Amino acid sequence: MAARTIGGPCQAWPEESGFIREVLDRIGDKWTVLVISTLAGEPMRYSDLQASIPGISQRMLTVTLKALERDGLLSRTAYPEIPPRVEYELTALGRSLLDSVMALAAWAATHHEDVAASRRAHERTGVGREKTRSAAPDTAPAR
Amino acid sequence: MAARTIGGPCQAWPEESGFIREVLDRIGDKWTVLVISTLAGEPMRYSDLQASIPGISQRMLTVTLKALERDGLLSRTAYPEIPPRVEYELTALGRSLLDSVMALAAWAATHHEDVAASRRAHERTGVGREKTRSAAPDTAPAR
DNA sequence: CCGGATCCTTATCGATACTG
DNA sequence: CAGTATCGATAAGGATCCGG
Repeated sequence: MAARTIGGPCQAWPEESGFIREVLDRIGDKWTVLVISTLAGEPMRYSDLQASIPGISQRMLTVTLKALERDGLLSRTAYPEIPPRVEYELTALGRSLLDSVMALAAWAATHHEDVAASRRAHERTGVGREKTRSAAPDTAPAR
Repeated sequence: MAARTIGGPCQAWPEESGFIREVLDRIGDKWTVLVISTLAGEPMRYSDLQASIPGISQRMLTVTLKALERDGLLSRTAYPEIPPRVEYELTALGRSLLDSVMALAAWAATHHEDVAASRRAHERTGVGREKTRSAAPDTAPAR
């Protein structure tokens, strides 16, 4: 343990950390949150999903969908008609997750410019410098 | 609550989706959130960080720290002493992100049992069906 | 004590082809 | 229309050596 002489050794949460990793392993991939957010409004068919998510392949859509279904985040309903029709819909659990994910999205919407500014500052100063280097609020759009 | 818009034919939020991916690309990796949460309490030295995060390698710690510093989520302060001392500390931006991340952790803590239950149910009902694993006799790792 | 640079292993993703 | 199966490219992650 680190327990240095400063402040209180109230570091780490042995339990929460594990949960963070757990949920991040679920939604941390490239498509999961996109599928969930696309499905937020109303049930959708496989084809609609693929059309609504530019760039996703059948394989990735199928894999993501099955994983989400397995975890109870969405429900899959197949109608034995011709042509076959399958609809995917978020469950209550899935919607609750979406809610938390939206919090992250809100953070990004609020702070992404700060992040971009810091990144530009580091590019200019040569990254390796120590702190005490408060970069000017460069709002330049370029890049 | 999740995004309402229920009943509306219009799908998703074209903008939020992009922000979600943006933040997920930052923290979606294996170690970023662990570093952030470990650093939540007080500033820590490189060695302390490594000791507090079981399983992380020097390389991954260095890479993660530099990325976080570049994005302005933490500050790095080097003291020119002997032996050298370097301390890492979350910035206000980093703490605000941690707050959102904690929301996700809270979701996981609340619902991880539901997820586990769904997963077991699917194993029983045969959703996963047969793995068809034995179908490939020679699947040699030709690589 | 801090952490950069290199090499290697392995999970993940994308494209294509095929089936019900 | 709704998937499934296989292959190859890529890069994240891990181990280790080396320098400051």
